[in-house]
Amino acid sequence: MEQLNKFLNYLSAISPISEKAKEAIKNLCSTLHIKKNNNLQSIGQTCRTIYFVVEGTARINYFKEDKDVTEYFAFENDMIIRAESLFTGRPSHKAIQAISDTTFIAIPATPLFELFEKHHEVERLFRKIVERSYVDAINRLESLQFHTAEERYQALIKKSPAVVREIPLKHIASYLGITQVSLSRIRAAIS
Amino acid sequence: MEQLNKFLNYLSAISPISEKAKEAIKNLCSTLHIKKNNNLQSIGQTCRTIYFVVEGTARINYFKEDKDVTEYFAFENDMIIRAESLFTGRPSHKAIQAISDTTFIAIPATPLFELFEKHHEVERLFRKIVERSYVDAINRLESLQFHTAEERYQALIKKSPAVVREIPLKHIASYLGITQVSLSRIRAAIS
DNA sequence: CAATCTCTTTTACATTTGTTAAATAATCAG
DNA sequence: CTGATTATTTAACAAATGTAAAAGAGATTG
Repeated sequence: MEQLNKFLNYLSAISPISEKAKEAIKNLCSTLHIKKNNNLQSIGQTCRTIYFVVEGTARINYFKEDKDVTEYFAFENDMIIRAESLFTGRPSHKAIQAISDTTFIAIPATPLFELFEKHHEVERLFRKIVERSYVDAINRLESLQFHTAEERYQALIKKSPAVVREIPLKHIASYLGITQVSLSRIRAAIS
Repeated sequence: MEQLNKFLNYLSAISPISEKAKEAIKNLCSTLHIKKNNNLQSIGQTCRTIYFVVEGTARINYFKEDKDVTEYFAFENDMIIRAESLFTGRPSHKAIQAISDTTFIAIPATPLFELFEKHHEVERLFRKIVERSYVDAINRLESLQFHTAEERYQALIKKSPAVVREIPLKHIASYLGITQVSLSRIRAAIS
């Protein structure tokens, strides 16, 4: 329960929520442990759950012509959702996978969205979280659109050194939109 | 006023809003006409306004080492905001520019966000709009991350044929993350 | 309608990144 | 500890994209 309280404090720092609302959210939360390299959610499922990483590291990935592509990394406190499924109701062609042994908090979407009716401030909190995710996505778009692979790698090291320390390079390469061979070359050129 | 009503109907189709809320939003709306190639918002300003295109075409652009990069196209009913500024309060290094003579509806953010207090359903509407934008951004990320330039161009033609008909190729090229020369080559190869 | 812009394509060459395969290096399970 | 697996780097060559410059098309204006 310690973890859950810490998580709720983290949320209310984004946008304040009443004690009642906190309790209501708490009642929806469950905790999940997923072992390294196992899937929390599989390709083909429709996403109806909102996850947060409590401890560990996770990613969203999909397959493009047999190649495993990482779309997103999540660390402590990061939300991890397959938005293109959750917000459209369509099945997702992406998976959520634990990179290391990882603990997630899961909040089922339907009762959470129902909470929005009773607790306006929960909807606000969630809106702000989506706004943040949107800003992150836009910043990544900018980096993929017109930065070179080397610039993107340097930016990633700067923004999240943990990524480079803890995550296999093959995942980092596809996250950057390049092959692992290319990333190796870049790393060799830098140092 | 005809345009304004049409716009509000469009909004309430996304998420229903009461007549009262509609009136309140209406009172915040103003209409702006921007001539082709002129800026609605300039680089360096902090974005405190939410715009929608009523008629015409617009884009968000920025400069990367003197090169004009298009980040986003907006057509009729599309929202156009510089989210990385509006949602963070930081100045934007991006501009909003009319591609053709364009009519915008402008809603100042501060009073709109205040409306959220009184009219829960307006916050919900806005949340859903942000969710849609987020999904769009994720889909574009996927396309930039691991599709070839040709695939991206074909997808764009399929998704918005209007883009290719109405927008200068130099803008389309940078939107796709390639040079105009490259886009010309791809077009030549296809036909 | 001629002159001037602007937009688009083409060419030639440079650079980056991809592909495939092999060689190391690091990690893991028995 | 050791063989097996997984991760990372390197090499050689192919393909895609960038750069710079010029030519051709189309639009605009006096």
